[in-house]
Amino acid sequence: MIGEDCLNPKQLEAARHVDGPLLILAGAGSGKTRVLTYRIAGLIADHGIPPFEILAVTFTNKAAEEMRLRVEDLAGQAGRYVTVATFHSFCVRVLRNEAELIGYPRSFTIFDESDQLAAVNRALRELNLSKDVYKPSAVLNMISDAKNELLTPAEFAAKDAWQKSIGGIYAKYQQLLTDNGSMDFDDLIMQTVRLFSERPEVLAKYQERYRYIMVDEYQDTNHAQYMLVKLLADKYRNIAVVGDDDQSIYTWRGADPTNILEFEGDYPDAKVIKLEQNYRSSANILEAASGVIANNRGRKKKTLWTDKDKGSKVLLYNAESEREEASFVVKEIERLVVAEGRKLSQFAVLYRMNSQSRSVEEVLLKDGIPYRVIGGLKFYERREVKDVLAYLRFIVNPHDSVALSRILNVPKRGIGDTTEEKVMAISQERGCSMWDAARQFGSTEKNAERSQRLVGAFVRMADSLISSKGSLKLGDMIEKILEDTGYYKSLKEDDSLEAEARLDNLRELVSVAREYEARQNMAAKAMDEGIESGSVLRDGNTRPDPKDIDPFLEEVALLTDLDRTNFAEDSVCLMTLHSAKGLEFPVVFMVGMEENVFPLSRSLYEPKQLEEERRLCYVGMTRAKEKLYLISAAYRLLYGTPSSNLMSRFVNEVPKDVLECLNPGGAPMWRTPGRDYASGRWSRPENAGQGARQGGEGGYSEPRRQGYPKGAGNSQGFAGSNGGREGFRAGDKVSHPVFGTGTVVNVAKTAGDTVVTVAFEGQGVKRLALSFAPLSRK
DNA sequence: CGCGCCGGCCTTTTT
DNA sequence: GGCCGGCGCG
Ligand SMILES: Nc1ncnc2c1ncn2[C@@H]1O[C@H](COP(=O)(O)OP(=O)(O)OP(=O)(O)O)[C@@H](O)[C@H]1O
Repeated sequence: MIGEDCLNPKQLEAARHVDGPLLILAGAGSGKTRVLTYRIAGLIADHGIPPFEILAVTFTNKAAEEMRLRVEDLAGQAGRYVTVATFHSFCVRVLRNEAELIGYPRSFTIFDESDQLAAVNRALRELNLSKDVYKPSAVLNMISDAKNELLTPAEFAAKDAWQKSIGGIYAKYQQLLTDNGSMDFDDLIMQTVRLFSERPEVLAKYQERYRYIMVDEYQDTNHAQYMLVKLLADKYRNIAVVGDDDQSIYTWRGADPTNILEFEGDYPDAKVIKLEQNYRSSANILEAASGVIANNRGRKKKTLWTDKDKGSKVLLYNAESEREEASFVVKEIERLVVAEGRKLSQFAVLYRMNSQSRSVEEVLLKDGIPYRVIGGLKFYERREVKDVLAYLRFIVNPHDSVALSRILNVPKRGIGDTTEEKVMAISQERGCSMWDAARQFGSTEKNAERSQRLVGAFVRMADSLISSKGSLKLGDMIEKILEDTGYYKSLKEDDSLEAEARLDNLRELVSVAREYEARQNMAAKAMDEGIESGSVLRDGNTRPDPKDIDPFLEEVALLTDLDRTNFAEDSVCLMTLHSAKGLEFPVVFMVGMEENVFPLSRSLYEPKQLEEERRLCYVGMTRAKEKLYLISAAYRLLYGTPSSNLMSRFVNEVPKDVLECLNPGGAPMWRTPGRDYASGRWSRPENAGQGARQGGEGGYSEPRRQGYPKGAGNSQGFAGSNGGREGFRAGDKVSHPVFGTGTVVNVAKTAGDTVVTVAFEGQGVKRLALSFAPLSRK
């Protein structure tokens, strides 16, 4: 039997469960994903279930790929025929076959965030609404929330007055998308649910096809995804979900952990299995993480134990600045490589925000250590790359008006806003696409001669691009675009450093296209030999061709940085805590362990959000197998302004006996005695005593570095507390004649002043300019 | 009518 | 540190 020697009795019990609903609710590192993998293999090898009847949904494409490979290892070739996908890639697969039934072309395009923003902006313009009142990104979030809740514009508008106006934008936005033959990310799920709800015969087909359904990371599913699973599993009820409510870190995008908590309510006959042994982390790390998460209220308490050694304690380092924080991390990596013979791929640096990668990157670069940054400004989001992708999309579907309006004047060809507006007006008047409107532009009177000429030239150029579709391999097509549109020329004429970087990126894009051609060729060959391609995204119906453009665009839309990362490469990994979910590393550095950074300032006063931050901390800590470092900086640039913050409350929640401070008294914040967080208590008696050294400027163990602001000693609040108006620091109790008493949460120096952020009791958080505000220390 | 420059504004996490 | 809007010039 599969798994007998590799699973503990509980895990085995779960893996051997065949028919009926199954819930595995268990803590980090307890082998949930492993059980799912073994279960799939067992269903195939031990129970003779046809692999193509199995659907496994994972959180990332990378996880899907890994799971499929593991299943192949365990169950052999048959493993290839299991469908392992993310919700999004699974839905794309379904919709590529069925979209026409719900009024979309099967070749619908997938909007990314910038396309979405463009569409919202256009909707606002057409409705004559102001961007200042309706902030496009906020509107987009609300539309996304609505879609995750499966609410149509009409349903959404039915709520209240404010929603009514947003509902109008949502309706317009949706109209633009459908007219364009496009879906956004949320549509992929919502439209699939709609398809299954409106077309019972289609649903039945997929229910028959996928009789065994498994969902990993179920705590982070949203309502739409929940409904999708519910519909698919409704007939055979062979639904297995695994997850951990303590690792729910995506509620901000609609994920709802009650999906997992109420699974037993949905399926009263569900078999429920709890896994309690952690196989990943050393005992000290596990105890530290458990100590932190224990501070959340209303969670399902879980036991988690390990038979591993205690290992090293969780190591805390208090840097003075962001720069020193980065130097410490890199020095420590270098030290461990030598002292313990570790490889670079064993290290991960985790942070709350993508912007935090910069400082670490700079030092890694300086020391010549190979590294990879996952996430952040992605290659495919760079302007020049997006421009080329828009050309490709336009070539695939000239009636994609969002793509057209992006490329109409790129590179600059004298077709400005006014002319674009005119083209758009024609398309609205005649109810045609912008491409049709552009073609007719010449025959429309009243247009200036100049713009007629320019639009005419564009149309001819675009026509020639379209006509070479199908005869050029993707890489050649991109080269042609860059030549014919004058994109290359315009960049080569500009000899700035930036243009040089753009050219590099475009060359990179061409080589990515060449790799794609090679993959298409291989997949075609495999298909001829009757072998499933094994790719997460392929539908297995059409013969892949290096000249195809759509599959490339789909890859770009659905694959994230993480999915493209080759973890076998020997380099240090830098990523956000969110991206690290589900991964594991022997050595983990968590940087930016400060209030206002982690937990992030905007979640400090919102208990729900604060708990999500804490779960994120739990996720981060439990990624570490052997060594975990928590690092903070007493001073850093935050959103461009210098700030000094208190030590993260999460550090103080780590049980003291498993925490070791590497530089006791190393940075001022550590020695802040008796200060409390807005919500309450913290005191570290063993450190309070060191406060004695804090008053004097000379107390620093190291001389100030360049990155340090002049005069920081006073204005930043590092100097002694003499009760004066200068030197407020985070944590200070202050009073204000109007707002009453409060606690300083942040001190930031701006151009000519110091801005103090204070949480006033019962008054909320205020930002005050120190030079004006009559603040006094309490 | 188009384009480039400057100054002010906001700044989370991602399939 | 990046994006958008306003303004002035060609
Ligand atoms: N029975 C076992 N014997 C040996 N190793 C195991 C066993 N079960 C799990 N592991 C190992 O423990 C680690 C964590 O497993 P897995 O990723 O499946 O846990 P998880 O519960 O999905 O974790 P998380 O929720 O934190 O992402 C993996 O390295 C896995 O190989």
